[in-house]
Amino acid sequence: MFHLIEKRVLERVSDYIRNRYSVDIPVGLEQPKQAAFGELALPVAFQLAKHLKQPPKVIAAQIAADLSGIEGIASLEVAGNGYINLRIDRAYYGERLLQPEPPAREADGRKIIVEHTNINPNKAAHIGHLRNAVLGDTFVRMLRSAGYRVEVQNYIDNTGVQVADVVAGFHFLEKKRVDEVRELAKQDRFDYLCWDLYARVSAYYAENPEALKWRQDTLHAIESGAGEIAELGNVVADRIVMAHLNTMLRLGIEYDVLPRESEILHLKFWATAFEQLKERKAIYFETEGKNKGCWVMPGSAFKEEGEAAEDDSKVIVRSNGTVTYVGKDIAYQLWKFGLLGKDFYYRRLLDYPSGHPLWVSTDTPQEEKAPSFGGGYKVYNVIDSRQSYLQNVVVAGLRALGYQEQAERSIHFSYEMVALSPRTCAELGIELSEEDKRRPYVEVSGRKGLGVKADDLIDKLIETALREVDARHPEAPPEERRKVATQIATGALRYFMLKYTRNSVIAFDFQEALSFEGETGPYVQYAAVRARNILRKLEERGETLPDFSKELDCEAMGRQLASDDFWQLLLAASKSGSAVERAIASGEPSHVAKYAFQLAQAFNTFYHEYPVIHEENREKKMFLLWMTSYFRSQLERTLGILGIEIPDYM
RNA sequence: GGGCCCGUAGCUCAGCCGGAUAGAGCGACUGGCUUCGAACCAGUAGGCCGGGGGUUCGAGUCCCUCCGGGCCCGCCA
Repeated sequence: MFHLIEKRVLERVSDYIRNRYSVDIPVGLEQPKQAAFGELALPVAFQLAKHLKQPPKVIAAQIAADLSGIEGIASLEVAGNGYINLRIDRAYYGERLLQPEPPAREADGRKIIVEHTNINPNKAAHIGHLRNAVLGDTFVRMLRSAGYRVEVQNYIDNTGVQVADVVAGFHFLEKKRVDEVRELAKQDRFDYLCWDLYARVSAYYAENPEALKWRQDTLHAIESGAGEIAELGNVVADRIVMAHLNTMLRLGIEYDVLPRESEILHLKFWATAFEQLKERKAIYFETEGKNKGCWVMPGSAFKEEGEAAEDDSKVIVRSNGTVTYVGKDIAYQLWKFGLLGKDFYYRRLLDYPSGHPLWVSTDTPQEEKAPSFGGGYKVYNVIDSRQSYLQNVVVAGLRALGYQEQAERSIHFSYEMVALSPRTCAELGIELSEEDKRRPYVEVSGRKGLGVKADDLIDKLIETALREVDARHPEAPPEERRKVATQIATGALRYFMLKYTRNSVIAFDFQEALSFEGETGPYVQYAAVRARNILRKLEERGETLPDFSKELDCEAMGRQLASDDFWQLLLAASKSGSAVERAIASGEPSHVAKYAFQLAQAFNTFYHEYPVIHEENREKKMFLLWMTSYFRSQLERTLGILGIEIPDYM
C-alpha cells in the first residue's frame, strides 16, 4: 500500500515541478528518520535552489502551499531548511488497507530467464552452491510476486573436466567397470563418494602429472559420446544431477529446464555461433604473436576505453580448432535470447511433488510436446563474482554481433563467495597454514575436498532444531516434530544465505548459521506463528474471525490510528510492496530479508504490548484482531517470497 | 602490470537517487514468563563510518590519492 502513495506523490510533485518551474529534475522522496516529521519527505526544494537561485525555504513554502489535495495526504509542512514533510491521512490509509490490494502489475508476455545453481555434476553440492541457488530462487520468487513471467534454468556441464576427473577416477584409478559404478550409484550418498574420489584424483594428478593424460582421454571419450567411458560419464553426471535436484528441493528450489552441455555439443550450437561471429567480424584469425593460429576477440571489445593491449585479446577458438568455454558460452547466451536460430529437444525428466514438471534437453526429437524454452527478453545469470571477466567477454560477444539491446539485458547477477571461518575450519579438522590462520576466512576448494557439504549442513540444522522442538513440544508426534524442525532448519538456512548483500563475502561459521535467535529465519517464522496462534486461539474460544470491512470503517480506523504506536506499526507492516519493488530494482534479495525481519520485529512489539483476545472494548478488539490478521498476511507473503515456510507451531 | 569487490560499535553486518540526531543482530550488563508460550520483549554501555585531499547548501554515500584485506586476468577446462 505504501508504495502506491509514494508513487502518487512522486507523480504529482514531478508534474507540478515541470509545469511550475519548467525544469525536469528527478524528484527524490524520502522517509524521515523521525516519526514526528511525518511519513514522507521531499527534499526537492534543495535541488531547485540551484536552478532558481532562491533559498530552499522560500521555494518549499511555495510548493507546500500549491500542492494541496493529494489523495491520501493529510498535510504538508515546511521543516528545517527547506524540507517538505507530508503526513498520510491515517483514516484513509487504514480504510484502504481493509480492501484487498490490486495485483502488482499486468504480465506483459515478456519472459525473464534466470539461470542459477549450475553445479558441476561430479560431486556433492556445498555451501557456496547453496548461496547461488538460494539467491537465484529468491530472486525468481521476487519477480514472480511482482507479476513477471520467469523461466528458471539450471545449466548442466555434464561433459567438462570436473566430470571427466571423477570418471577417470573410477576408470583408471579404481579400475571400476560401468556396471560396478552403476551399482554404487544406487546408494544414497553417491555424491559424497564422488566428492572424496574427486579429491583423491586431484591429489593423484598433483603427484603424478603424467596421469593428466587420463583427463584428456576421458574428455575425448565423453565428447565422442560412445564407448564405456562415455557411458560412465553419463552414469555419474545423471546420478549426481538427481542428487543436486534433491538437495535443492529440500530448500524448496525447483527449476523449469536443465539445458545440458552434451546437447550443446551434439546439436552443434557452437558451429552456428561461430559462423555468426566470423560473418559479423566479431572475432578475427590471428596470424602472428602468441595467439597465432587462433580465432580471437579483440580486447577492445570488452575492455573499458583505456588502451587495450594486444595481450588483452581473448582466444575463442584454439589453434587446434577446438572452442574455448567462453565461445560455447556465447553460443548458449545467444540461444537464451532466441538469437541462435537453433533449439534443443526436450524430455520431461520428472514431476516435482508440487506437480510442476522439470524438463531436460536432449538431442533427438521427442513425442511429448514441451513448452517453449529460451528466447528470453532479459537474462539473469546467477554466477559468482570470480567469473565476471568471462561474463564480460560473453556480453562483449553479443555486442560485437550487433545485439546491442540483448547485451544490455544480459545481467551478470554476481555475488561473492562463501568461505569458511577459521573456527569452522578447526571444527572440520582442516589443517591451516600459519598464513591461513591469520586470514579472516579460508576459501573452499572442491578439488581439495575442502568445504561444507550442503546436505550435511541441512542435516545438522535439522538436528539442532529438533532438539529445541523436542524440548518445547514433547507431547507432539515425532514425525510432526521432525517436520517442524525441518521447516525451521531450512528457514534458518535460507535466511542466513539471504541476509548478506550480494557483494559481501560470507565467512561461513557453524555457530552463526546454527543460531535461531535474533536476526534469523526462525525469528521471522516465530512472529508468523504467533500471529496465527492468536487467530486460532480466538476460534478455540468459540469466537469467529469477523468480517473486518463490516466491523471497521473509516471513522473507526481514524480513532484507532490516532495512536502513534498503532500507526507506526501499521505503517511498517504495509511497506512490503515498497520493499520488494526496491529489492527488484537493485537486484538485492537481502532487502526483502531485511524487511521481513523488521516486519517481525514490529509484530513482536505489538504482540507484547497489546493483548488482543482479552481486549474488552469491542472496537479496539476488532482493530487489534484486524492488525493481527494484517500482520499475518504480510508475514506470510514476505516469507513466501523468501521461500521460507511457516511451521504449525514453534 | 590491469580489472572488480570489501574496510561503519568488541564480533557479524544494514544504511534506498548524496539529505535532518549513523542503525540492527550477536556478545556484555540490568530487568521482564499470570498460557494470545520467552526461538520473545524493555533498557544500559559501546562509533574520527580505514587515513588524507576535493566536489556540494549538505558526504558513511560522489571524485582523486594513500593504506590494509580479498578475488580475477592461460590456446588449462
